[in-house]
Amino acid sequence: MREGWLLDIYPDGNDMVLWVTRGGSARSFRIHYPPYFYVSASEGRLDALRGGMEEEEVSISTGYELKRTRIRDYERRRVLRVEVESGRFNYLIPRIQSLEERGYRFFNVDVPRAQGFLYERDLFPMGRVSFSSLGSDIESLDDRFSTDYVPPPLKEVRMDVQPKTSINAAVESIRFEGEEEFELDGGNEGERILDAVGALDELDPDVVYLTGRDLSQISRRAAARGISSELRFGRDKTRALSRGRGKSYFSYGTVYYKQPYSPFFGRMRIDPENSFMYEDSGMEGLVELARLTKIPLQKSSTTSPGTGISSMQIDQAYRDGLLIPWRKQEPEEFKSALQLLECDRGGFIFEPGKGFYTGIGEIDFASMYPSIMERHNISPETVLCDCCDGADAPSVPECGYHICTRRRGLIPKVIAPLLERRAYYKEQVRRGVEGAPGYDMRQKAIKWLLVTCFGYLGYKNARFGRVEAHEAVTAFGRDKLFKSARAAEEAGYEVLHGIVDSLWLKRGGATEDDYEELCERIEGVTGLRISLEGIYRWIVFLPSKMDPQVPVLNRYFGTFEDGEIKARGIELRRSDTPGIVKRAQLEMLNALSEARDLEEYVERIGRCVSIIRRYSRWIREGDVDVEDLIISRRASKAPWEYSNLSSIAVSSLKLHRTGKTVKPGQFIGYVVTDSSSPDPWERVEPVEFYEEGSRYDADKYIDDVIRAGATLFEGLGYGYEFMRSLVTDGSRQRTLA
DNA sequence: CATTCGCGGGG
DNA sequence: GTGTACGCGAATG
Repeated sequence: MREGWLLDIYPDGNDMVLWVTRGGSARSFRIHYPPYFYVSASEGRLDALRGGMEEEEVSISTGYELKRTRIRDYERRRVLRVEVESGRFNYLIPRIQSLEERGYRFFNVDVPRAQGFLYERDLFPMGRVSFSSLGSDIESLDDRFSTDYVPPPLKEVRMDVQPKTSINAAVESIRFEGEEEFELDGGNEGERILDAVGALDELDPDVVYLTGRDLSQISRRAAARGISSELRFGRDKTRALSRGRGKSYFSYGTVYYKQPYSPFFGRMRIDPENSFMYEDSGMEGLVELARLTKIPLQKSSTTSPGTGISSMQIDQAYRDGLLIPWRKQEPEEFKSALQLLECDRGGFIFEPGKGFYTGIGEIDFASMYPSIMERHNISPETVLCDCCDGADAPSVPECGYHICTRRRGLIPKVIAPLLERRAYYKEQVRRGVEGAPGYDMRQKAIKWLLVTCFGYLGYKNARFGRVEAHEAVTAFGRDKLFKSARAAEEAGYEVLHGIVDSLWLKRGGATEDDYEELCERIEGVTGLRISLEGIYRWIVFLPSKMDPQVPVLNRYFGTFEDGEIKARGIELRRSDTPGIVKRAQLEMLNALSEARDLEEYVERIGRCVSIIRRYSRWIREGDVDVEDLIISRRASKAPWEYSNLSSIAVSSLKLHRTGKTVKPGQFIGYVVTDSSSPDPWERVEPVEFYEEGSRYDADKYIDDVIRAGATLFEGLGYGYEFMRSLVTDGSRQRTLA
């Protein structure tokens, strides 16, 4: 075997271990690649450092290279590359950190080693490679930016552990599903676990689907049986399962929980329930992501898209001979994307009055912010560059910053192929071309890379962030939205509202063709792609609490001409709304979708009342699935840190009491058992303990359904109380019952 | 009533 | 990459 797909790569001592698969059969080889970093300092001090390192034998080798050390500086300078014995790397970190105070600057210290290897060797995970029999030279047979690549034929297996009562419960059976299905339930617990290791060896899959929860259970039980070191689920028999703890971290005002990363060395373990990318865009999306970002698939399946775009930027820096500073140099004020979004709200004012409209068209810019960065060459080093003169370089609207005309920025270099690629995939899907289902998953994966790249420009600790670049993007955005609105008005449209990358317009009798024509005009004016999202039969913008006369943009719903429903911010979009409530609200929206005007809309309140009554009956009579009653929320604190005995606090405390650890950021599902009980402990039950057929608070769920119905008539003079009175109207209810 | 808590949004 | 939007609705005490 001399060819295959690069499946997995990880450091081991001073080597990198590479696994190449042909689908169910893989082989590995090692390439010498010790950890290294770069140092810059004045000439004399660099020589002194080199001498010192060699004398103390902390380095394997040192050598001078010419590299760029600052993104805004294009001159290559002499820097020292230091290769270190892997065992001494961690010991060295605090020592070199102290040297920073004495004028030394360190680079590429915290670049993940596997990725660094791939950047340098021009290889990428999931790419086709050839190698010599000894494995000493490996070569890419693939183009990272090709769109018609052959994805690796991966052999897959699903593993499932029973029982799931507790993460500490003894493993009674492990089920395998792949080419064949079988269950390991004989022998004692330790034997069952070791049989699972043996079964993987025999099946030899490339991909193992196994949830983090099940893996933790196996890991804990193996520890209890003293066989942790025998948990070698990977192809690499020298590496046992690592036992990490999950981590909670804070981001954008929310606590997130990150599962411990426990890779299967030489295979890929995918957690189908805790991989955002897998859930959103499947294995096709993950393969696309790993190829583009160079983060080994197993790892990128657990990380955020932001890590992916960051990796692509570092890869570009390697290409440009630019070193990666250890820590970001210039800390600056951080403004979140959403904060800016808030500022933009003042851009256009809604006409006051009722929130019900008919004949409204919505047009949206495609990937607006990334397109602006690409088109206007916005990057940390191009905005207010040192090489161009402010007078003749193009300038940013409002703030007047000039942008470099001599050099293409690092960020646009990364974004351009992504935009082009996504547009190509979307076009293929639209035309129904063969391979299109996979193309749709691929374009979705790219979408997330594009969405995050703007946020990173304004994030003060991002490696390639700069607040002025961030400002430039939003300034261009406002300018383009404003110009679009003007173009729309010139074409006879009334601009109802505009926000960031969307405009809601009205012109009596305007057809799809009219809107397409307008979009073309706007593309001409702004240079960006814009398209018709759809023409609404009707749309309702819910009133703001601050000023009930003014509708708000983050809570609205409506029906397009083709009957498709679009809703934002209402119950059915919330992840903590129980399924039964979501279904009822969606059914009501469908009933309303046929309405042609306000009168017809209001008339249909009767149908909504019937729907609510039907759901009430189901709920009251116990004709519902437990699944549909579960409320799922993210715990922001440890169980004992809550100040109120709220539903989430009680649920996490109940779990905690029985030894199920609940980390901040983890999702907790619970059923409301008796919301009005004076004893908070009686009010809710976590799903883990909730038994089929036990009681739930029917009144509470019915109330939620009524509320969800009332939302659809909010601002039209019918509130919750009114809806409730219609539903509970005695005589009619008796007729129904 | 004040306070606490979790969610949204990009396709 | 540990970044602490901000407005809202619902629940607690």
